[in-house]
Amino acid sequence: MQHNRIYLLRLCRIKMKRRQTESKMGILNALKKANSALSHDMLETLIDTPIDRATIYRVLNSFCEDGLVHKTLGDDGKQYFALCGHCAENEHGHNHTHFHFRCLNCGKVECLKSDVHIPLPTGYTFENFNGFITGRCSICI
Amino acid sequence: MQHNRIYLLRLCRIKMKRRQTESKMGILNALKKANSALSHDMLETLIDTPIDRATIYRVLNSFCEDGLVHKTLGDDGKQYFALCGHCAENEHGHNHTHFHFRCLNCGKVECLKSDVHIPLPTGYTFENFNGFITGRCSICI
DNA sequence: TGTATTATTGCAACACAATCGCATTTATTT
DNA sequence: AAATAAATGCGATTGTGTTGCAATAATACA
Repeated sequence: MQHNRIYLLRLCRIKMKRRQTESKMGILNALKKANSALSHDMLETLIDTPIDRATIYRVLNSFCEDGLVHKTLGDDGKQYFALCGHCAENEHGHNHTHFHFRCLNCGKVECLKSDVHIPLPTGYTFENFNGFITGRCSICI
Repeated sequence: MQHNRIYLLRLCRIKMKRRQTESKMGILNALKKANSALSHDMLETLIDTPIDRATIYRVLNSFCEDGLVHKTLGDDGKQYFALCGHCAENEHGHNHTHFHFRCLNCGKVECLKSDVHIPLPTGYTFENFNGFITGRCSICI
């Protein structure tokens, strides 16, 4: 809680343009508690005080811009957002070249640890990666 | 052309439920000519005789069911469909565990050849794979 | 070849995720 | 306490894909 507050404040200071609001705290909190990637509607149900859909997306996208969160598009057509753990600071920069796994039973979406190397044909340049796998997690087998 | 006709006819026979229509021939033809994955709107512009959006999707999905085509979700939120070359008959069955690459300049979406193996955490089961990369192709550098 | 069957099609309506414009609110600065 | 501008809520909008239904047309069969 307090940890988040400080963290967010730090980020706000750095950017000098973000303000600390309840919405941001709530979303950040929910993401941290969940310890997994969340969609907009998941967040809506997880957060007590109702936040408008547009606001949730705006906050999440601003988090993405600030490198606090990364986004992945699920094969269900939904965007999922997850806190950047080590991934933002590692040698790969801000390229999140890891897969995301969605359990078809419980719906949880988690970052798979193993970083993927993508073999592009010669002369091709890399811009973005989106890796998504569905199945069943160990709990829902 | 004639090749497609025979191929499609064979498939119709096998399934005993599909009929050969102009829409199907047109879509199949476009996919073959393009030699890449196409979205619904790409197909609409590529095919001379106008076909309804719903029909295109229905045809494409029926092709998927029959194993003639596979589908991938792009990070632009669009579904792309590509003819199954060898992938349908190889040892991996109908799991298309290869990446798709979309050029941000020309828009072409192609299947990358290398098959990917993703190590899931223990106890996890696999159901579906979607790997999507964007960048620039060798022509558009 | 003509007729019956039913897959296929086109149209319109719908469902859904996500975004945008704009007036209002509110966190921050001074 | 007042001024500034970021953030919010609301409603409308975009875009992709699906569905229901009546009309059409490909196939099977007499």
